[in-house]
Amino acid sequence: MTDPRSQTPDLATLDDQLCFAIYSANTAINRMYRPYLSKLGLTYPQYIALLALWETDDVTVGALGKRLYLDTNTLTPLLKRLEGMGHLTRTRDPKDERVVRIRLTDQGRALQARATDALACVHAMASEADVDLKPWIEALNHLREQALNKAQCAGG
Amino acid sequence: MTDPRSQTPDLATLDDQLCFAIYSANTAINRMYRPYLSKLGLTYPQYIALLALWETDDVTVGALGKRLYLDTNTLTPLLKRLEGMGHLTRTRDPKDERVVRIRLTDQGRALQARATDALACVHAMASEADVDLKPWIEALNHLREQALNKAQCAGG
DNA sequence: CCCGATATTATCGTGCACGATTAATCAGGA
DNA sequence: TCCTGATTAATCGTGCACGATAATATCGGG
Repeated sequence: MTDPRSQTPDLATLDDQLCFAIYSANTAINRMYRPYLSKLGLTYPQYIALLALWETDDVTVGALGKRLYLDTNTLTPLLKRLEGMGHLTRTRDPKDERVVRIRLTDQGRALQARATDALACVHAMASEADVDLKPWIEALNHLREQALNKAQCAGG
Repeated sequence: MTDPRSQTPDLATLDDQLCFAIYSANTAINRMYRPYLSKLGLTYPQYIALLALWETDDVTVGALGKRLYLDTNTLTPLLKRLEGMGHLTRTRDPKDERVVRIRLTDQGRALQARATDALACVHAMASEADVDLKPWIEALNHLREQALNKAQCAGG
């Protein structure tokens, strides 16, 4: 900070910014998925929540939130909507009435097979661009951990 | 599609998904910026809009939307809030009354100097992880274009 | 058993993202 | 002039993200 030459550039353009690159890539991916998901009556976050549930069923709201990096103020209404569509059930655990367990219904499990179009689209995009997605995904997951770490340091 | 062995894997875990990697990395970056931006009274999308305006001032709502990949239904209320804070002005173009021109105020321009903390945090994260951000950003920008292209094909 | 501390989920208000619609203006031709 | 179509921005409703708060349940110490 004392050496002016070590400062970040004053004229950082939008395209040089990591934040905008990720922000706009995320909304673009969202838009790519949208037409496929709307056929299933799902939103993008609902689909992502279902991805987690297809992988591990019968979890608490808190555990699902840890998996998705979301708090209950976001998850509870989302899960209520999925419950309203009949894709899952929300039941208090009789052993500990504080806890709500999320369980997929048969209908919710069956959705996984109907969501292959969306997956195929991503893979088509990757193959068109001749890109191997795996290292990207690993790198992004690593970036997420770095950012969450920084977020905890700075903000609490 | 006719060859079952070429199908996408049935058991795609959350961590293998590009969509979740980008989605969660984006929210993590958002959370990393949040404490710095809240000191300036800004939200993350407001900051990104200002990044564009610091780069190119005196633009129409439509042009700004193209730059940020956002429509007026998102931008108009956001810009009204920035106007309410005194960071910019929204005035109808007398030559063409359909157009609204966005111009930074001196106060809005001065914000750029106060936002260096946020920039420094990103650079600190990158250097801690010993990562050169530039190729990442270029790759993400390329991915965005690919996804937007796919989105246009599929959804209209 | 009671009480305070902790844990878990739910609720509320604000702002963003977006599909759909509306309103106002402009341009060009009959 | 008037009419039609195109352009630009604004408005409305739904759902997500999140800070702050509340409500309920559990646990442990006296």
